[in-house]
Amino acid sequence: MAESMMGLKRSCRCAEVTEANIGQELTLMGWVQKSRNKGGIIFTDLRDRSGLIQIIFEESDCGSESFAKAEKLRSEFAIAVVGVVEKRSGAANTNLKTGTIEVRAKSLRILSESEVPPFPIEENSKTKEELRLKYRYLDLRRPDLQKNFVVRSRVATMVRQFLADEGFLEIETPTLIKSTPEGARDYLVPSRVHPGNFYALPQSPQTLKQLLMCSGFDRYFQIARCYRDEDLRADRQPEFTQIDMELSFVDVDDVLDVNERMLQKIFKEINGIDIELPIQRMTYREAMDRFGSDKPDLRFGMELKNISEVVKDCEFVVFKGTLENGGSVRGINAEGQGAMPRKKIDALVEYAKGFGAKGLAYLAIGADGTYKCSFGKFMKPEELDAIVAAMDGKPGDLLLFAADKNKVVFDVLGNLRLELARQQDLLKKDEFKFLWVTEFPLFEYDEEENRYVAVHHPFTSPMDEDLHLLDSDPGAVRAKAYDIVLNGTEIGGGSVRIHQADIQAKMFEKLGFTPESANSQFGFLLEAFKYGVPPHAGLAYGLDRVIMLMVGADSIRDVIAFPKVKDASCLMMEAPNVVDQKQLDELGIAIAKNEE
RNA sequence: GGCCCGGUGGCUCAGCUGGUUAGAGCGCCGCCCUGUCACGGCGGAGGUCGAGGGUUCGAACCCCUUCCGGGUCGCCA
Repeated sequence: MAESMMGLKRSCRCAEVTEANIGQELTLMGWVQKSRNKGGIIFTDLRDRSGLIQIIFEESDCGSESFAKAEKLRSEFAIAVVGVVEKRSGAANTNLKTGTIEVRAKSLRILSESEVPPFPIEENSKTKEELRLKYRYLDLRRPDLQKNFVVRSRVATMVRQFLADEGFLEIETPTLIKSTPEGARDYLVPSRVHPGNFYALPQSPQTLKQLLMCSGFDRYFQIARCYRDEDLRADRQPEFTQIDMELSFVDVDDVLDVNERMLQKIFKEINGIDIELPIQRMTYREAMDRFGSDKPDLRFGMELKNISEVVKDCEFVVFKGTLENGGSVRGINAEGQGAMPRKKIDALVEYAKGFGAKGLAYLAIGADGTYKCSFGKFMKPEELDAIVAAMDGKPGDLLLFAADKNKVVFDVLGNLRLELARQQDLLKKDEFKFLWVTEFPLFEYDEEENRYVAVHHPFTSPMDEDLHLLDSDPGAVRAKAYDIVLNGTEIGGGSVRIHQADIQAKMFEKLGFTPESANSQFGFLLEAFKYGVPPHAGLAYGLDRVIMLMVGADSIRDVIAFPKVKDASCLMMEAPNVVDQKQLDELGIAIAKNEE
């Protein structure tokens, strides 16, 4: 039976009560975490988002009616208690913020009873995520998840304040926009008024914020929801949130400067860490060469070494053949792993094959300096010594080598490096290593489509130094694009945009657009560019990922209130679902029958 | 779409080489208990072993199909 809260007003949250309140009569409301009935005395832990406080019921204080109700309290009942704060006469509970005090109840109202919850509402839940997501509103009662959303809210507030102080305007852009088939798949929304026509939900407000620059707002930001109809991952949801910004009359350094100051402020406030400015910068080329990744994790070393020169004259066909075909031979030194059992090394080889390696060569240096080597019989002893020297190998080290096209070698060793770090527990969640990666390639060649595609997007400006290569060697052109990387995760990225019509036209041409197709997709932008475009640049963060790293979560699901599961459905509301035939008819949509 | 891991009372798990009555802890229900806070004591209920099919004298266990969840590769301008 649910009682009214008429006449009651909550004084404060549970864990906001302190010893300063001793002697005061307070009204508290919240959920029963746990009730311990000792017979003539009942202890109830009352919970809200601030924490817990112990309520004590004795019939002599609260009367027989309230005491009878207190005897019936069960977990997750929503209740209201009027009582007096007092110092505990029993032992204090050092695990609680309110552990030295308690509230002696004068009256109790059961505002709402609760069925036994399907899983315990407690910190560090061991319950399957599947079940927690079905009852997400209960899962969200758990303190560890609530903490994440407190952080998320604080960050959003700080971002708004910081950017406002820096002269940015917060401007909203539409979420029913035009579909552009480049890049990720769009979520489509049918138009009732225009049967057969569709809006798309934005993958990002990219073109719109560029138009805002054309309008003269000069510094814009938005905490924007974005949508991509692609497969999910631990750090990818179909809808996610960007901190999106764009600035006019700026170049690369201006964007990086304001952003690293923002990061410094936020991480100081939330995590108490001091980011030293400027944040380290590394070109894409260097990142690939040293770490085999465009988002290197700098919390540990184990850098890649190119030994192509060292092995170029050897007789080992795998190395030799690779070099003759224009590939490279590179390795990493897993220091101190020389005694790794064969089985574990084999597992690493399998892991490497998952990234396209045909195999993985290794050389283990025993404690006594002897070699155990998968390709030893193809090499002269002095050649092995030269390899070990090039890798800085010491007794007890394990050297791992990949020989292939550069793309594969980087992919394999970059991932192997991370896998080894995980195995050796080198990735500390409370260590934060930031890095700007700059000078990304402008294009990459898409083998399937047989054409160049934009690495970032078609509005990214080439570097001035490389403009002359646009025709002769598009693959070598570097872009004024930059990513901000934290602990091996890309948390944001952006670029200086093209503001010159002729370069934009050239860009579309290189991407295989005809003037007509460019016009039909981006005509509104190209048209705008006829009327005085300011040079502009911007950046967008994946807010979910930033928060995930800040709070040490393993998935962005832990920082999104109602996330979706792997097949993009919502287990709680059971979306997506079948809709009425009437709705389909209004939209002029027929569902194709699935064969078989 | 590929590969890997998982699904057993409400929750978390165990269950051997297939063997007859599927267990444990927590939770839940009832009774008792005036200083508990991982409360305690006594008693009790609760299972289509994700689903379907097959092999077998016999299946939680083996095989096939399928559903659900997670990880990852592809994909994610």
